[in-house]
Amino acid sequence: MPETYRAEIRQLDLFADMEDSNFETLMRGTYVQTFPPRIDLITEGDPSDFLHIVLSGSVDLFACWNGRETSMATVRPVSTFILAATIREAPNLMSARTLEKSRIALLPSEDVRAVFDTDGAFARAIVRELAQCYRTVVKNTKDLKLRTSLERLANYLIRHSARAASSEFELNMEKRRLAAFLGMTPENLSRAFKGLEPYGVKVSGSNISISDPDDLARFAKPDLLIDDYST
Amino acid sequence: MPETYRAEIRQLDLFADMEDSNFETLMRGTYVQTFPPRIDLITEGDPSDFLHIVLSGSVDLFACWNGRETSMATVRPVSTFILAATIREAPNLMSARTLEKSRIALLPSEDVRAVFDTDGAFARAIVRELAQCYRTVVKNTKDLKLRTSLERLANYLIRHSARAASSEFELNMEKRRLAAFLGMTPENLSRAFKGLEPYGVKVSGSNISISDPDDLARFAKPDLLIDDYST
DNA sequence: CGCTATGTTGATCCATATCAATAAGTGTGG
DNA sequence: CCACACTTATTGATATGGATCAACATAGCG
Repeated sequence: MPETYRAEIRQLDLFADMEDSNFETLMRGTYVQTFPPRIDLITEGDPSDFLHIVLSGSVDLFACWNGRETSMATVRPVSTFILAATIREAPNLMSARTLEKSRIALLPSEDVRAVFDTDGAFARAIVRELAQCYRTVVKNTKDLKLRTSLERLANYLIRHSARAASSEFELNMEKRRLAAFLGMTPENLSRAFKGLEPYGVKVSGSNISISDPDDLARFAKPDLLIDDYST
Repeated sequence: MPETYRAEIRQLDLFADMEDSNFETLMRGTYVQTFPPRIDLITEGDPSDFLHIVLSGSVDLFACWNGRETSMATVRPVSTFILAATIREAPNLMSARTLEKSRIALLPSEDVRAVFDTDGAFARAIVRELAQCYRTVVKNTKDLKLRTSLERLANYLIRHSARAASSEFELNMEKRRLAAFLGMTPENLSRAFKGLEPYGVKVSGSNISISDPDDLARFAKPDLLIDDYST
Protein backbone atom coordinates (compact mmCIF):
# COMPACT_ATOMS: atom_id res chain seq x y z
CA MET A 1 0.00 0.00 0.00
CA PRO A 2 1.38 3.43 -0.98
CA GLU A 3 2.92 5.40 1.84
CA THR A 4 0.64 8.39 1.23
CA TYR A 5 -2.47 6.39 1.99
CA ARG A 6 -0.85 4.98 5.08
CA ALA A 7 -0.03 8.45 6.39
CA GLU A 8 -3.52 9.64 5.57
CA ILE A 9 -5.08 6.83 7.58
CA ARG A 10 -2.63 7.22 10.43
CA GLN A 11 -3.74 10.82 10.86
CA LEU A 12 -7.38 9.89 11.38
CA ASP A 13 -8.55 10.38 14.96
CA LEU A 14 -9.30 6.71 15.02
CA PHE A 15 -5.70 5.66 14.41
CA ALA A 16 -3.66 8.65 15.56
CA ASP A 17 -2.90 7.51 19.10
CA MET A 18 -2.46 3.78 18.74
CA GLU A 19 0.82 1.86 19.07
CA ASP A 20 3.01 1.79 15.98
CA SER A 21 3.23 -1.96 16.00
CA ASN A 22 -0.54 -2.29 16.17
CA PHE A 23 -0.99 0.15 13.35
CA GLU A 24 1.44 -1.93 11.32
CA THR A 25 -0.58 -5.04 12.10
CA LEU A 26 -3.69 -3.34 10.82
CA MET A 27 -2.03 -2.01 7.69
CA ARG A 28 -0.55 -5.39 6.81
CA GLY A 29 -3.94 -6.79 5.85
CA THR A 30 -5.33 -3.54 4.48
CA TYR A 31 -5.73 -2.83 0.85
CA VAL A 32 -6.86 0.23 -1.00
CA GLN A 33 -9.02 0.05 -4.05
CA THR A 34 -10.51 2.57 -6.43
CA PHE A 35 -14.13 2.03 -7.35
CA PRO A 36 -16.17 3.59 -10.18
CA PRO A 37 -19.40 5.46 -9.37
CA ARG A 38 -22.48 3.53 -8.30
CA ILE A 39 -20.70 0.40 -7.25
CA ASP A 40 -22.21 -1.60 -4.41
CA LEU A 41 -19.63 -2.00 -1.68
CA ILE A 42 -21.77 -3.63 0.96
CA THR A 43 -25.22 -5.14 1.15
CA GLU A 44 -27.15 -4.97 4.37
CA GLY A 45 -27.25 -8.31 6.12
CA ASP A 46 -23.76 -9.20 4.92
CA PRO A 47 -21.20 -10.06 7.58
CA SER A 48 -18.91 -7.12 8.30
CA ASP A 49 -15.68 -8.47 6.85
CA PHE A 50 -13.94 -5.16 6.41
CA LEU A 51 -13.88 -1.83 8.13
CA HIS A 52 -14.13 0.67 5.27
CA ILE A 53 -12.40 4.02 5.09
CA VAL A 54 -13.32 6.54 2.43
CA LEU A 55 -10.08 8.16 1.26
CA SER A 56 -11.58 10.09 -1.64
CA GLY A 57 -14.92 10.33 -3.39
CA SER A 58 -18.09 9.66 -1.42
CA VAL A 59 -20.28 6.79 -0.34
CA ASP A 60 -24.02 6.51 0.21
CA LEU A 61 -25.26 4.45 3.13
CA PHE A 62 -28.78 3.27 2.45
CA ALA A 63 -31.27 0.74 3.67
CA CYS A 64 -34.11 -1.24 2.15
CA TRP A 65 -37.20 -2.99 3.34
CA ASN A 66 -40.09 -4.52 1.47
CA GLY A 67 -39.13 -2.93 -1.82
CA ARG A 68 -38.67 0.53 -0.35
CA GLU A 69 -35.30 2.21 -0.08
CA THR A 70 -34.03 5.18 1.85
CA SER A 71 -30.76 6.99 2.18
CA MET A 72 -29.34 6.98 5.70
CA ALA A 73 -26.12 9.00 5.39
CA THR A 74 -23.32 10.11 3.12
CA VAL A 75 -19.75 9.27 4.05
CA ARG A 76 -17.11 11.71 2.89
CA PRO A 77 -13.33 11.63 3.22
CA VAL A 78 -11.67 10.88 5.42
CA SER A 79 -13.87 8.74 7.57
CA THR A 80 -14.91 5.19 8.26
CA PHE A 81 -18.09 3.26 8.03
CA ILE A 82 -19.60 0.09 9.48
CA LEU A 83 -17.44 0.43 12.57
CA ALA A 84 -20.25 -0.72 14.88
CA ALA A 85 -20.93 -3.88 12.90
CA THR A 86 -17.21 -4.66 12.79
CA ILE A 87 -16.87 -4.32 16.55
CA ARG A 88 -19.94 -6.35 17.36
CA GLU A 89 -19.11 -8.94 14.73
CA ALA A 90 -22.67 -8.46 13.53
CA PRO A 91 -24.25 -8.15 10.09
CA ASN A 92 -24.25 -4.73 8.48
CA LEU A 93 -27.48 -2.83 8.98
CA MET A 94 -26.95 -0.62 5.97
CA SER A 95 -25.86 -1.07 2.38
CA ALA A 96 -23.17 1.11 0.85
CA ARG A 97 -22.49 2.24 -2.68
CA THR A 98 -20.07 4.72 -4.19
CA LEU A 99 -21.63 7.94 -5.39
CA GLU A 100 -18.65 8.90 -7.50
CA LYS A 101 -15.25 7.44 -8.27
CA SER A 102 -13.86 6.67 -4.82
CA ARG A 103 -10.75 5.33 -3.15
CA ILE A 104 -11.63 3.03 -0.29
CA ALA A 105 -9.34 1.36 2.21
CA LEU A 106 -10.46 -2.02 3.48
CA LEU A 107 -9.26 -3.24 6.87
CA PRO A 108 -10.04 -6.85 7.73
CA SER A 109 -12.54 -6.77 10.59
CA GLU A 110 -10.76 -9.59 12.37
CA ASP A 111 -7.60 -7.52 12.57
CA VAL A 112 -9.53 -4.50 13.80
CA ARG A 113 -11.10 -6.56 16.57
CA ALA A 114 -7.79 -8.16 17.49
CA VAL A 115 -6.00 -4.84 17.82
CA PHE A 116 -9.00 -3.36 19.59
CA ASP A 117 -8.67 -6.13 22.20
CA THR A 118 -5.08 -5.25 23.02
CA ASP A 119 -4.63 -1.55 22.30
CA GLY A 120 -6.34 0.70 24.85
CA ALA A 121 -5.67 3.88 22.90
CA PHE A 122 -7.35 2.37 19.86
CA ALA A 123 -10.31 1.28 21.98
CA ARG A 124 -10.66 4.80 23.35
CA ALA A 125 -10.51 6.31 19.87
CA ILE A 126 -13.23 3.94 18.75
CA VAL A 127 -15.36 4.99 21.70
CA ARG A 128 -15.12 8.62 20.71
CA GLU A 129 -15.94 7.84 17.11
CA LEU A 130 -18.91 5.64 18.01
CA ALA A 131 -20.22 8.16 20.52
CA GLN A 132 -20.12 10.73 17.75
CA CYS A 133 -21.92 8.42 15.31
CA TYR A 134 -24.53 7.60 17.92
CA ARG A 135 -25.23 11.24 18.65
CA THR A 136 -25.53 11.97 14.94
CA VAL A 137 -28.17 9.29 14.51
CA VAL A 138 -30.07 10.51 17.55
CA LYS A 139 -30.12 14.04 16.12
CA ASN A 140 -31.38 12.59 12.89
CA THR A 141 -34.18 10.78 14.66
CA LYS A 142 -35.22 13.97 16.42
CA ASP A 143 -35.20 15.77 13.09
CA LEU A 144 -37.43 13.08 11.58
CA LYS A 145 -39.90 12.79 14.43
CA LEU A 146 -40.23 16.39 15.54
CA ARG A 147 -40.22 18.26 12.26
CA THR A 148 -42.27 18.39 9.09
CA SER A 149 -40.52 17.81 5.80
CA LEU A 150 -40.53 21.55 5.07
CA GLU A 151 -38.82 22.23 8.39
CA ARG A 152 -36.29 19.49 7.76
CA LEU A 153 -35.40 20.93 4.39
CA ALA A 154 -35.13 24.47 5.77
CA ASN A 155 -32.77 23.33 8.52
CA TYR A 156 -30.77 21.25 6.08
CA LEU A 157 -30.23 24.32 3.94
CA ILE A 158 -29.23 26.40 6.95
CA ARG A 159 -26.69 23.79 8.01
CA HIS A 160 -25.17 23.68 4.56
CA SER A 161 -25.15 27.41 4.22
CA ALA A 162 -23.23 27.56 7.51
CA ARG A 163 -20.82 24.89 6.39
CA ALA A 164 -20.18 26.72 3.14
CA ALA A 165 -19.95 29.96 5.13
CA SER A 166 -22.05 31.56 2.44
CA SER A 167 -25.67 32.25 1.71
CA GLU A 168 -25.11 30.73 -1.71
CA PHE A 169 -23.90 27.18 -2.21
CA GLU A 170 -24.25 24.02 -4.25
CA LEU A 171 -26.16 20.95 -3.19
CA ASN A 172 -23.61 18.20 -3.02
CA MET A 173 -25.99 15.41 -3.90
CA GLU A 174 -28.74 14.58 -6.30
CA LYS A 175 -32.13 15.87 -5.26
CA ARG A 176 -33.60 12.41 -5.27
CA ARG A 177 -31.03 11.33 -2.69
CA LEU A 178 -31.59 14.45 -0.65
CA ALA A 179 -35.28 13.66 -0.68
CA ALA A 180 -34.65 10.14 0.58
CA PHE A 181 -32.24 11.40 3.19
CA LEU A 182 -34.81 13.90 4.45
CA GLY A 183 -37.49 11.23 4.45
CA MET A 184 -39.65 12.41 1.58
CA THR A 185 -40.32 11.74 -2.09
CA PRO A 186 -38.55 13.62 -4.89
CA GLU A 187 -41.85 15.23 -5.90
CA ASN A 188 -42.38 16.44 -2.41
CA LEU A 189 -38.89 17.89 -2.26
CA SER A 190 -39.56 19.89 -5.43
CA ARG A 191 -42.64 21.34 -3.77
CA ALA A 192 -40.83 21.90 -0.51
CA PHE A 193 -38.27 24.06 -2.33
CA LYS A 194 -41.18 26.05 -3.71
CA GLY A 195 -42.63 26.25 -0.23
CA LEU A 196 -39.46 27.89 1.02
CA GLU A 197 -39.50 30.60 -1.65
CA PRO A 198 -41.50 32.95 0.63
CA TYR A 199 -38.58 32.70 3.06
CA GLY A 200 -36.06 33.79 0.47
CA VAL A 201 -34.80 30.45 -0.81
CA LYS A 202 -33.94 30.50 -4.50
CA VAL A 203 -33.14 27.30 -6.33
CA SER A 204 -31.62 26.93 -9.75
CA GLY A 205 -30.47 23.44 -10.51
CA SER A 206 -28.18 22.49 -7.68
CA ASN A 207 -27.44 26.08 -6.79
CA ILE A 208 -29.14 27.39 -3.67
CA SER A 209 -29.19 30.96 -2.51
CA ILE A 210 -30.74 32.27 0.65
CA SER A 211 -31.62 35.93 0.34
CA ASP A 212 -32.73 36.47 3.93
CA PRO A 213 -31.06 33.96 6.28
CA ASP A 214 -32.73 35.45 9.37
CA ASP A 215 -36.16 35.08 7.86
CA LEU A 216 -35.45 31.46 6.95
CA ALA A 217 -34.08 30.80 10.42
CA ARG A 218 -37.22 32.24 12.02
CA PHE A 219 -39.18 29.63 10.14
CA ALA A 220 -36.72 26.76 10.55
CA LYS A 221 -35.85 27.32 14.20
CA PRO A 222 -32.49 25.54 14.04
CA ASP A 223 -31.48 23.93 17.29
CA LEU A 224 -28.00 23.04 18.53
CA LEU A 225 -29.34 19.73 19.84
CA ILE A 226 -30.51 18.67 16.39
CA ASP A 227 -28.53 20.61 13.85
CA ASP A 228 -25.05 20.94 15.32
CA TYR A 229 -23.03 18.04 14.01
CA SER A 230 -19.83 19.09 15.75
CA THR A 231 -20.76 17.73 19.16
CA MET B 1 -23.68 2.83 49.05
CA PRO B 2 -25.22 -0.55 49.93
CA GLU B 3 -23.18 -3.55 48.89
CA THR B 4 -26.08 -5.07 46.93
CA TYR B 5 -26.20 -2.12 44.53
CA ARG B 6 -22.46 -2.26 44.12
CA ALA B 7 -22.58 -5.94 43.18
CA GLU B 8 -25.45 -5.28 40.82
CA ILE B 9 -23.50 -2.59 38.99
CA ARG B 10 -20.31 -4.61 38.95
CA GLN B 11 -22.11 -7.37 37.08
CA LEU B 12 -23.13 -5.09 34.24
CA ASP B 13 -21.24 -5.77 31.01
CA LEU B 14 -19.98 -2.25 31.22
CA PHE B 15 -18.18 -2.78 34.52
CA ALA B 16 -17.60 -6.52 34.68
CA ASP B 17 -14.07 -6.63 33.29
CA MET B 18 -12.50 -3.48 34.65
CA GLU B 19 -9.78 -3.30 37.31
CA ASP B 20 -10.98 -3.52 40.89
CA SER B 21 -9.22 -0.33 41.87
CA ASN B 22 -10.82 1.56 39.01
CA PHE B 23 -14.22 0.22 39.89
CA GLU B 24 -13.65 1.44 43.44
CA THR B 25 -12.70 4.86 42.12
CA LEU B 26 -15.96 5.00 40.20
CA MET B 27 -18.05 3.81 43.13
CA ARG B 28 -16.51 6.30 45.51
CA GLY B 29 -18.30 9.22 43.88
CA THR B 30 -21.43 7.27 42.99
CA TYR B 31 -24.67 7.61 44.82
CA VAL B 32 -27.95 5.80 44.46
CA GLN B 33 -31.25 7.56 44.77
CA THR B 34 -34.86 6.50 44.60
CA PHE B 35 -37.14 8.75 42.58
CA PRO B 36 -40.94 8.86 42.49
CA PRO B 37 -42.77 8.45 39.16
CA ARG B 38 -42.68 11.24 36.59
CA ILE B 39 -39.65 12.99 37.94
CA ASP B 40 -37.41 14.79 35.47
CA LEU B 41 -33.89 13.44 35.79
CA ILE B 42 -32.27 15.21 32.89
CA THR B 43 -33.20 18.00 30.52
CA GLU B 44 -31.82 17.99 27.02
CA GLY B 45 -29.12 20.57 26.58
CA ASP B 46 -27.88 20.11 30.13
CA PRO B 47 -24.24 19.18 30.55
CA SER B 48 -23.82 15.46 31.19
CA ASP B 49 -22.69 15.57 34.82
CA PHE B 50 -23.59 12.00 35.68
CA LEU B 51 -23.73 8.70 33.93
CA HIS B 52 -27.07 7.23 34.98
CA ILE B 53 -27.80 3.58 35.67
CA VAL B 54 -31.34 2.35 36.10
CA LEU B 55 -31.30 -0.23 38.90
CA SER B 56 -35.06 -0.65 39.17
CA GLY B 57 -38.16 0.96 37.71
CA SER B 58 -37.98 2.51 34.24
CA VAL B 59 -37.02 5.74 32.56
CA ASP B 60 -38.36 7.49 29.48
CA LEU B 61 -35.89 9.18 27.17
CA PHE B 62 -37.66 11.89 25.22
CA ALA B 63 -36.89 14.92 23.13
CA CYS B 64 -38.59 18.22 22.40
CA TRP B 65 -38.46 20.84 19.73
CA ASN B 66 -40.63 23.84 19.06
CA GLY B 67 -43.34 22.75 21.49
CA ARG B 68 -43.50 19.21 20.17
CA GLU B 69 -42.35 16.21 22.15
CA THR B 70 -41.55 12.64 21.24
CA SER B 71 -40.46 9.55 23.09
CA MET B 72 -37.11 8.18 21.96
CA ALA B 73 -36.60 5.10 24.12
CA THR B 74 -37.39 3.38 27.39
CA VAL B 75 -34.54 2.39 29.67
CA ARG B 76 -35.14 -0.65 31.85
CA PRO B 77 -32.95 -2.29 34.51
CA VAL B 78 -30.14 -2.83 34.51
CA SER B 79 -28.71 -0.45 31.99
CA THR B 80 -27.18 2.95 31.55
CA PHE B 81 -28.12 6.08 29.72
CA ILE B 82 -26.40 9.21 28.38
CA LEU B 83 -23.17 7.30 27.98
CA ALA B 84 -22.34 9.01 24.70
CA ALA B 85 -22.78 12.51 26.12
CA THR B 86 -20.67 11.60 29.13
CA ILE B 87 -17.84 10.34 26.97
CA ARG B 88 -17.89 13.27 24.61
CA GLU B 89 -18.32 15.75 27.42
CA ALA B 90 -21.19 17.12 25.40
CA PRO B 91 -24.70 18.28 26.30
CA ASN B 92 -27.41 15.63 26.57
CA LEU B 93 -29.45 15.27 23.42
CA MET B 94 -32.42 13.74 25.22
CA SER B 95 -34.36 14.45 28.36
CA ALA B 96 -35.11 11.70 30.88
CA ARG B 97 -37.90 11.17 33.35
CA THR B 98 -38.90 8.29 35.58
CA LEU B 99 -41.98 6.40 34.45
CA GLU B 100 -42.48 4.73 37.81
CA LYS B 101 -40.73 4.69 41.15
CA SER B 102 -37.12 4.03 40.18
CA ARG B 103 -33.73 3.49 41.77
CA ILE B 104 -31.02 5.28 39.82
CA ALA B 105 -27.27 5.20 40.35
CA LEU B 106 -25.42 8.37 39.45
CA LEU B 107 -21.75 8.19 38.48
CA PRO B 108 -19.93 11.50 38.14
CA SER B 109 -19.07 11.88 34.47
CA GLU B 110 -15.61 13.19 35.29
CA ASP B 111 -14.78 9.97 37.10
CA VAL B 112 -16.15 7.90 34.22
CA ARG B 113 -13.96 9.78 31.76
CA ALA B 114 -10.91 9.54 34.01
CA VAL B 115 -11.23 5.80 34.43
CA PHE B 116 -12.04 5.42 30.77
CA ASP B 117 -8.73 7.11 29.98
CA THR B 118 -6.69 4.61 31.96
CA ASP B 119 -8.61 1.34 31.93
CA GLY B 120 -8.52 -0.43 28.58
CA ALA B 121 -11.03 -3.08 29.61
CA PHE B 122 -13.50 -0.38 30.56
CA ALA B 123 -12.92 1.40 27.26
CA ARG B 124 -13.59 -1.82 25.38
CA ALA B 125 -16.78 -2.44 27.34
CA ILE B 126 -17.94 1.06 26.52
CA VAL B 127 -17.25 0.42 22.85
CA ARG B 128 -19.45 -2.65 22.87
CA GLU B 129 -22.23 -0.82 24.67
CA LEU B 130 -22.08 2.19 22.35
CA ALA B 131 -21.94 0.02 19.27
CA GLN B 132 -25.09 -1.69 20.51
CA CYS B 133 -26.82 1.64 21.18
CA TYR B 134 -25.82 2.91 17.77
CA ARG B 135 -27.20 -0.11 16.01
CA THR B 136 -30.44 0.18 17.94
CA VAL B 137 -30.94 3.76 16.82
CA VAL B 138 -30.13 2.85 13.23
CA LYS B 139 -32.75 0.11 13.33
CA ASN B 140 -35.19 2.61 14.71
CA THR B 141 -34.47 5.03 11.90
CA LYS B 142 -35.06 2.31 9.33
CA ASP B 143 -38.34 1.45 11.04
CA LEU B 144 -39.40 5.10 10.90
CA LYS B 145 -38.38 5.80 7.32
CA LEU B 146 -39.28 2.56 5.62
CA ARG B 147 -42.57 1.63 7.27
CA THR B 148 -46.01 3.10 7.69
CA SER B 149 -47.34 3.55 11.20
CA LEU B 150 -49.51 0.46 10.83
CA GLU B 151 -46.48 -1.60 9.88
CA ARG B 152 -44.48 -0.18 12.76
CA LEU B 153 -47.20 -1.10 15.23
CA ALA B 154 -47.56 -4.60 13.80
CA ASN B 155 -43.83 -5.23 14.08
CA TYR B 156 -43.75 -3.77 17.55
CA LEU B 157 -46.41 -6.22 18.64
CA ILE B 158 -44.57 -9.13 17.05
CA ARG B 159 -41.36 -8.19 18.85
CA HIS B 160 -43.14 -8.00 22.17
CA SER B 161 -44.99 -11.20 21.58
CA ALA B 162 -41.63 -12.87 20.91
CA ARG B 163 -40.11 -11.35 24.01
CA ALA B 164 -43.02 -12.54 26.13
CA ALA B 165 -42.80 -15.90 24.34
CA SER B 166 -46.57 -15.80 24.10
CA SER B 167 -49.23 -14.66 21.70
CA GLU B 168 -50.85 -12.87 24.58
CA PHE B 169 -49.08 -10.18 26.59
CA GLU B 170 -49.42 -6.82 28.31
CA LEU B 171 -48.23 -3.52 26.86
CA ASN B 172 -45.64 -2.28 29.28
CA MET B 173 -46.25 1.38 28.65
CA GLU B 174 -49.08 3.83 28.28
CA LYS B 175 -50.57 3.94 24.83
CA ARG B 176 -49.85 7.64 24.51
CA ARG B 177 -46.15 6.92 25.02
CA LEU B 178 -46.25 3.99 22.65
CA ALA B 179 -47.80 6.29 20.09
CA ALA B 180 -45.01 8.84 20.54
CA PHE B 181 -42.38 6.12 20.40
CA LEU B 182 -43.81 4.78 17.16
CA GLY B 183 -44.01 8.29 15.74
CA MET B 184 -47.76 8.82 15.70
CA THR B 185 -50.54 10.48 17.66
CA PRO B 186 -52.58 8.64 20.31
CA GLU B 187 -55.68 8.89 18.14
CA ASN B 188 -53.85 7.33 15.28
CA LEU B 189 -52.61 4.51 17.47
CA SER B 190 -56.18 3.71 18.50
CA ARG B 191 -57.11 3.44 14.87
CA ALA B 192 -54.01 1.48 14.03
CA PHE B 193 -55.02 -1.14 16.60
CA LYS B 194 -58.38 -1.34 14.85
CA GLY B 195 -56.57 -1.58 11.55
CA LEU B 196 -54.77 -4.69 12.77
CA GLU B 197 -57.96 -6.47 13.81
CA PRO B 198 -58.27 -8.12 10.38
CA TYR B 199 -54.89 -9.71 11.09
CA GLY B 200 -56.04 -11.20 14.36
CA VAL B 201 -54.91 -8.57 16.83
CA LYS B 202 -57.27 -8.21 19.79
CA VAL B 203 -56.86 -5.36 22.25
CA SER B 204 -58.51 -4.97 25.60
CA GLY B 205 -56.96 -2.26 27.71
CA SER B 206 -53.29 -3.04 27.84
CA ASN B 207 -53.80 -6.69 27.04
CA ILE B 208 -52.89 -7.76 23.53
CA SER B 209 -53.60 -11.09 21.98
CA ILE B 210 -52.58 -12.24 18.55
CA SER B 211 -54.85 -14.99 17.30
CA ASP B 212 -52.94 -15.75 14.10
CA PRO B 213 -49.26 -14.79 14.42
CA ASP B 214 -48.43 -16.01 10.93
CA ASP B 215 -51.13 -13.87 9.38
CA LEU B 216 -49.89 -10.83 11.28
CA ALA B 217 -46.31 -11.59 10.27
CA ARG B 218 -47.30 -11.82 6.62
CA PHE B 219 -48.57 -8.28 6.89
CA ALA B 220 -45.78 -6.93 9.11
CA LYS B 221 -42.84 -8.59 7.34
CA PRO B 222 -40.51 -8.46 10.35
CA ASP B 223 -36.86 -8.21 9.42
CA LEU B 224 -33.81 -9.21 11.43
CA LEU B 225 -32.05 -6.03 10.34
CA ILE B 226 -34.76 -3.84 11.85
CA ASP B 227 -36.52 -5.86 14.51
CA ASP B 228 -33.82 -7.96 16.11
CA TYR B 229 -32.54 -6.02 19.07
CA SER B 230 -30.09 -8.70 20.15
CA THR B 231 -27.38 -7.83 17.64
C1' DC C 1 -66.69 9.01 44.94
C1' DG C 2 -65.67 12.43 41.96
C1' DC C 3 -61.61 14.49 39.77
C1' DT C 4 -58.24 14.23 36.31
C1' DA C 5 -55.64 12.02 32.91
C1' DT C 6 -55.90 8.60 29.41
C1' DG C 7 -58.16 6.37 25.74
C1' DT C 8 -61.65 6.08 22.06
C1' DT C 9 -64.52 7.63 18.29
C1' DG C 10 -66.12 10.72 14.73
C1' DA C 11 -65.58 14.63 11.54
C1' DT C 12 -62.53 17.26 9.14
C1' DC C 13 -58.22 19.14 7.42
C1' DC C 14 -53.63 18.99 5.91
C1' DA C 15 -49.28 16.98 4.62
C1' DT C 16 -47.35 13.83 1.89
C1' DA C 17 -47.51 9.91 -1.36
C1' DT C 18 -48.82 8.31 -5.71
C1' DC C 19 -49.71 8.42 -10.53
C1' DA C 20 -49.06 10.56 -14.88
C1' DA C 21 -47.07 13.64 -18.12
C1' DT C 22 -43.52 16.66 -19.45
C1' DA C 23 -39.14 19.03 -19.19
C1' DA C 24 -34.44 19.23 -18.38
C1' DG C 25 -30.09 17.35 -17.79
C1' DT C 26 -26.40 13.88 -18.58
C1' DG C 27 -23.74 10.57 -20.71
C1' DT C 28 -22.78 7.58 -24.79
C1' DG C 29 -21.65 6.17 -29.16
C1' DG C 30 -21.73 7.21 -33.88
C1' DC D 1 -19.79 17.36 -31.78
C1' DC D 2 -24.27 16.13 -32.15
C1' DA D 3 -28.26 13.03 -31.62
C1' DC D 4 -30.28 9.71 -29.05
C1' DA D 5 -31.33 7.34 -24.90
C1' DC D 6 -31.85 7.41 -20.24
C1' DT D 7 -32.07 9.25 -15.87
C1' DT D 8 -33.49 12.97 -12.99
C1' DA D 9 -36.40 16.99 -11.97
C1' DT D 10 -40.61 19.38 -12.20
C1' DT D 11 -45.57 20.05 -12.44
C1' DG D 12 -50.38 18.80 -12.11
C1' DA D 13 -54.17 15.89 -10.49
C1' DT D 14 -55.64 12.88 -7.16
C1' DA D 15 -55.61 9.66 -3.29
C1' DT D 16 -54.49 8.57 1.33
C1' DG D 17 -52.18 8.44 5.66
C1' DG D 18 -52.02 10.79 9.51
C1' DA D 19 -52.92 15.09 12.32
C1' DT D 20 -56.10 17.96 14.47
C1' DC D 21 -60.23 19.27 16.82
C1' DA D 22 -64.08 17.99 19.48
C1' DA D 23 -66.91 15.04 22.17
C1' DC D 24 -67.36 11.39 25.02
C1' DA D 25 -65.94 7.15 27.64
C1' DT D 26 -63.03 5.01 30.88
C1' DA D 27 -59.86 4.20 34.30
C1' DG D 28 -56.74 5.39 38.00
C1' DC D 29 -56.17 7.80 42.04
C1' DG D 30 -56.60 10.97 46.00
